[in-house]
Order: sequence, then structure tokens, then C-alpha cells
Amino acid sequence: MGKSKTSNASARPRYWLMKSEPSAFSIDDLARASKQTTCWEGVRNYQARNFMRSMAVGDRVLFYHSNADPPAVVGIAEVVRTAYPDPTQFDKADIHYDPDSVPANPRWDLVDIKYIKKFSAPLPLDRLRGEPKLKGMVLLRKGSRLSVQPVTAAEWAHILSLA
DNA sequence: GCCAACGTTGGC
DNA sequence: GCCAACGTTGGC
Repeated sequence: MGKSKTSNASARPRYWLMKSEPSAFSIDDLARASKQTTCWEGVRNYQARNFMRSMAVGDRVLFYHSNADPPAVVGIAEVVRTAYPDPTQFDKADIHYDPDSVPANPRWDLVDIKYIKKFSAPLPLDRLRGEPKLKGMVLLRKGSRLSVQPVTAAEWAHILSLA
């Protein structure tokens, strides 16, 4: 490490939001998991995959419950292992099996995340929409379906202040 | 359950 | 390279 290029390093996002349907895997499941850690398998979207590839250990993650009542940010996790191949892409019995992905050049990656905390109360999507400071959030964009998305430092700070 | 928005696939 | 068809996401 020299003393150059700190500006590039600081431009990399350090905050993220990841969606999960609580009926499949909730923040309570994460809190109960072995080592309170899980591998975030099953992402099959290139943009979401690329965001995971750019994550670093220690990055912070908003845990979001989609297809929930109400949909809400429910807590925080952190990245504990950087991207590596998602084993489910090679598992014929798995719902996320991808016959076009070859082990020599895996198409899909995942990261490991660890539970940090559950908010005392969920922050529903409606509530976030009412916050002028969050107007630019990827989550709030019309038609936004991205399951892994960057969060700015300002958005992160504001959401924590609401929680 | 409905359906709008989005991403991917494949014919041409 | 265009675009229609299809499958999926996810709020409502």
C-alpha cells in the first residue's frame, strides 16, 4: 500500500441494502443462524451480482423484508466474507440451479453476511417514502426490483436516525 | 390474486 | 440490433 489513490477507494460504496422475503429467510432466521451468519445464495441478476462482487469485509447492510406486511427495513448486518461462487448454481436439485454456468467460470457469486442488530421497530416502506432526505434511494425508485443495492452514507445515517 | 415494471431470451 | 414474448419481482 502506497500513499496514492485514496480518492478511488473512498468512492466505493460501503453501505448496502439486501432484500429477503421473510417467509423464505427473515432477520430472525439470520439472528438464529449458526455464527449468526449466512451465505446470500440465489441471486440471479447481473447487477445485483456485480454489487456483491464490489463488497468488502466490514461493509454494512440494511436488511429488508420484501413481500412482507408491511415491507420494511428491519435491521442491520455486515459483510464478513467477500464474493465467491454460489454453490447452488451447480446443484441440479436446487431451485437456483443454472445449467449454463460452468465451474471453470462460475456465473453467480454470493457473499456472507452476519447479523448485527434488529431494529426495535421495523421501518416500513411507507415511512421511508415520507422522508425527503431519502428521495433518491434506489429502493424507492418506481419499479425498482434490485435485490442488492447501494445505499449512500447520508441515506444510511438518516435511516439509522429513524430506527 | 392482480398487475406494472423489469430482465432475459430468441427469432428475424 | 430490434423487439415481442415470456418469466419474475414485489407492492398493493
